[in-house]
Amino acid sequence: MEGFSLYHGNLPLKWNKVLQMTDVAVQIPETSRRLDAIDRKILMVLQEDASLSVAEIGDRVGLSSTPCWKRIQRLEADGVILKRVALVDQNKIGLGISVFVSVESSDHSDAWLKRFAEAVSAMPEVMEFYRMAGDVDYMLRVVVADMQAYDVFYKKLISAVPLKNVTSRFAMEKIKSVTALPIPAVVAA
Amino acid sequence: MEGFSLYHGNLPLKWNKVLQMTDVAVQIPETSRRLDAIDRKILMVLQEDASLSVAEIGDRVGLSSTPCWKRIQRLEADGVILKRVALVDQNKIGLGISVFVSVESSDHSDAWLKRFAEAVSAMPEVMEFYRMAGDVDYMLRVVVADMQAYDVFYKKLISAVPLKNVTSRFAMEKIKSVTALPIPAVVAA
DNA sequence: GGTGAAAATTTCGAAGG
DNA sequence: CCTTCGAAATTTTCACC
Repeated sequence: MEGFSLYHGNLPLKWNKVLQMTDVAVQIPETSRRLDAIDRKILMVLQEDASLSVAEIGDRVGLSSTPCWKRIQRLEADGVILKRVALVDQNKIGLGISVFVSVESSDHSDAWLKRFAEAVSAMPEVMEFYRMAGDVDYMLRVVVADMQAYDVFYKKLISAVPLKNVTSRFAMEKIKSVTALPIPAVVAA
Repeated sequence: MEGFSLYHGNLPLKWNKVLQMTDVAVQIPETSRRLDAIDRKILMVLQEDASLSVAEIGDRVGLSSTPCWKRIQRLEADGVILKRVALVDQNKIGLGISVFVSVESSDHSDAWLKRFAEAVSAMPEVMEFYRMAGDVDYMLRVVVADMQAYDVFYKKLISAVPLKNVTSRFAMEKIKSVTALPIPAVVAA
């Protein structure tokens, strides 16, 4: 019965291929191969500068263009790379205020959460929105032009669904802000 | 004396040209022209997808390639567009934990702030780091692989400089997370 | 993983409304 | 400031080893 162990617990890296060989007629998402050191390097580079040419990225990670390009394609297909975006200077477009908002809810039902999540997600001022463990139920990072705009946002927030408590903390100075995730340079095998 | 009013209070849009005509031998940074509706559209598009071709962006904002390209060049030169980056899926690279950390400092001197800011900025786990107004002095958003990694970070943090209070709040679910700033579609003249 | 080459884009300059 | 028309340089993309 050892063969069956392939289908339990930790699936082997290429379990999808195994399943495909059985002609199962279900949609099998391509599992992403474990990222090796070069993939991680590519991600580190692209997280800092996505305007580089494939050849330049290849140079930096020690690969020629084609294999580098293929890895990038795979990382995108696997959803490891979500998208490429331009980062804009908040102050240069007049969005001077960042606010961290802590929310405590009065209602913990699924229906309430659904309504709250949809309402808050739809607000463009909300750049991050997490459900939390502990004393605070939700945490938001909000960006607005000025206090008047924040007041508009605040009223929108508290009128969307019933809330027990809302605490707004205003940022005076942005000391660090990055989009690059801390990818460990070396991976223990 | 009306001429002198040009050099006081709200400077006119092209004050740098005015100063240049006086042959002042100082470095005068090119002021960025106020962003018009098309510039804002370009920024909105590029904040969502920086992999589009200039021609495609031009189509979406109602411009042919050349002027669209020139505007993008200018937005980059002016620093409105900071850079282009790839966004990576946090979970796909094993970084499962997001933590919001509130810090109260015991020391409010410049020297302390400098040391603290440098130490925290150097930590790759810290993705955002703000100095706050009010009860909390600093707010951090930290990303780590697991609790053990968070413990390592936490010990690093509290041993870097003396702190009065540190509160860690753990995220259970990321409901929304965007890098696109909320650029108002229409601007009042 | 590498080479090479076709196809597509980028990057500008020029002429004109 | 926009449009269209090039056209060279660069990059992307892919067939093949």
